[in-house]
Amino acid sequence: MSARPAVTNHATRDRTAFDPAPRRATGDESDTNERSLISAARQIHSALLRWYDKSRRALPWRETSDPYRVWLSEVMLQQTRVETVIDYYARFTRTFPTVQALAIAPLDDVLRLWSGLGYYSRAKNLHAAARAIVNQYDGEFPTDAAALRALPGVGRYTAGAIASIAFGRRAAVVDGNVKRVLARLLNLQTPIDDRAVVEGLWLVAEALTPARRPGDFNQAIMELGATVCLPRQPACAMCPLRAHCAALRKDSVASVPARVSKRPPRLIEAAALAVWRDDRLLAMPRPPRGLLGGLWRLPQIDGISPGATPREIAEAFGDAHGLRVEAARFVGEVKHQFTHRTLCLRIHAAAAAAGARWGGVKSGRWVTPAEFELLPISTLDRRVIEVVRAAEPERGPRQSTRRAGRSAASPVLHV
DNA sequence: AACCCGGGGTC
DNA sequence: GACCCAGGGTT
Repeated sequence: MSARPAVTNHATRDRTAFDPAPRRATGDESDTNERSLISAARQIHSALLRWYDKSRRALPWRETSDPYRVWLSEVMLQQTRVETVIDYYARFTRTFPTVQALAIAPLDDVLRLWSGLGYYSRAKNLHAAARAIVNQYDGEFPTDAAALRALPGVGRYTAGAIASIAFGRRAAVVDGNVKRVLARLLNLQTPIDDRAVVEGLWLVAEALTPARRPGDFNQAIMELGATVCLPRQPACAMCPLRAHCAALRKDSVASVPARVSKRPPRLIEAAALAVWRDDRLLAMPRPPRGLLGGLWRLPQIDGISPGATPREIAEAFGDAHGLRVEAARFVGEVKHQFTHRTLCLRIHAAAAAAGARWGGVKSGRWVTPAEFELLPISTLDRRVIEVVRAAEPERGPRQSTRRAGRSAASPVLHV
């Protein structure tokens, strides 16, 4: 990646003075390919935009240039597929039609609506950014990428996306789609997760981004990656850029971009206890940071061996939370696959001991299973609650509340 | 620079 | 089961 972008902008200006020409990352062939690609920028623009105008999917956030909605969609789309986002986007825009509405909402309402979407720090950052926009910017989004970048949860990609799509600024985006498309256009042999390579791709993307219709161009190249230049079995015959693709020319599309080997996920074994008090369960908040930070769950028994007996579980719970319970029994096991963790959770149930003092459990709440599912919880805990309910159907009316937490009409909790 | 952070569609 | 998705934050 030693070729200079044909067009400089603020982000790349003066880079020459500091850049030791890191050609090691790509090698001579990609270097040549990069120069020819950038020199073909105008043809690429017209071919790609013509294709996009004809072939683009009708997505809800494409019906507006409201920066609030562009921002909301971009945050939801971080590491998340379009099909998954559509329903969440609809619920959010209905519940919070403006950045002001989002800013005045309690964080728990935002997390509840986010439940199941994953990467919950996105929801917390979204909420914090909404408040910053209302308080510091008088409710008006900043229009340049640098100011947008300063908002929590807005990185280099999202800042470029909002600036170009909502405000027509000439700013580049590099996401997973763009990486793959550019890697193939350049016939890049190096893994695209290499830091130096990613930086080089940003420079290429910035060089390619047109001053005219930058937002459409950015969406077009991402759309191409999502619908044509697929990770496996790309539809090269239909590709509007096939004349510019070095990987296609060299018949190496299948092996580009290069795969990066990943470590296997670590195994976590844990035990949880469903504590019943009449028809209510004890719900506890997770620690604010870390995995599923701040979301609710059953009380967990830390530091206990996976094979612990129900009796040991009950004793350990009493020690940890200062609340005595009657004999516990094993009710089921839930395995949950995170991206980088495999959780095996053994679930037990017990009744709170008669006459036990409740005050020891300070942060907990007593909620019915149905109310539990309306708290901000993860997909994992939705499954856990299902297991607990199935084990004790006599504890209350059996009703399907499987997706209740996602409902915009969720009643307010009083617990 | 390495690591952490969810969930789900797709093959 | 592996892959990977309109990435960002922390250390």
